[in-house]
Amino acid sequence: MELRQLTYFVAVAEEGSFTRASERLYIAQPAVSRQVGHLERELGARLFARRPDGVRLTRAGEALLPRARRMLATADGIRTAATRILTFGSSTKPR
Amino acid sequence: MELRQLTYFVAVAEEGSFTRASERLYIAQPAVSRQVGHLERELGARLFARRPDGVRLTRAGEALLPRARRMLATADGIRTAATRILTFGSSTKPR
DNA sequence: TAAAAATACTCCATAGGTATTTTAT
DNA sequence: ATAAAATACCTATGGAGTATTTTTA
Repeated sequence: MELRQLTYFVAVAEEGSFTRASERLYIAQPAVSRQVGHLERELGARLFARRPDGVRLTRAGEALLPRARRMLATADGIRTAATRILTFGSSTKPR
Repeated sequence: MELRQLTYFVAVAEEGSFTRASERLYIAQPAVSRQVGHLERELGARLFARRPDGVRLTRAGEALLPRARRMLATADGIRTAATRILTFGSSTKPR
């Protein structure tokens, strides 16, 4: 499982479409298909039901969505915290 | 930021040593150094103070540690949830 | 100066792009 | 039939290993 895959998964869930998600992410559609496919393979569950005009979440996908959002939010929190510590003048800096 | 980097970071923090963390992770020491270095670069903060006999967390590192653990725990929760849904007989399966 | 971390270099795995085929209604 | 997703193929980015150098108290 990788943050990249969760990012793509959430985008597809929100757009209801691999193609529209790929446009929003500024990457090609097959890359989105592959990463979501890898995630489905790893979790052992299909996350989307493919339809001729887009996709819909499966039960497993519905279960994943809030957790994926929480992880991405925590990642953002980490970035914010790092910035805040620097802003307030920690003496530890990268080279 | 990647889950791999957070995994390595937590291992180094817990071992107090890149070398011991690399042994626990079953990967080479330079790989751990590089990934933690990439994370430090991305966050813009040094996470460890390097010493002749190992490392110690910086303030930024101390701030990151619980958040990193939370993210890794959420990742585990996702895997568990996926398994549970399958176990209870969802009809959506990967091909 | 001695143990530990960082760097140099190489190889390989895999992410992404383009072109095309397959799928589902 | 048709729009969307999946697959095939190629290229390139970057992750890991080994050997070596650099760092820090």
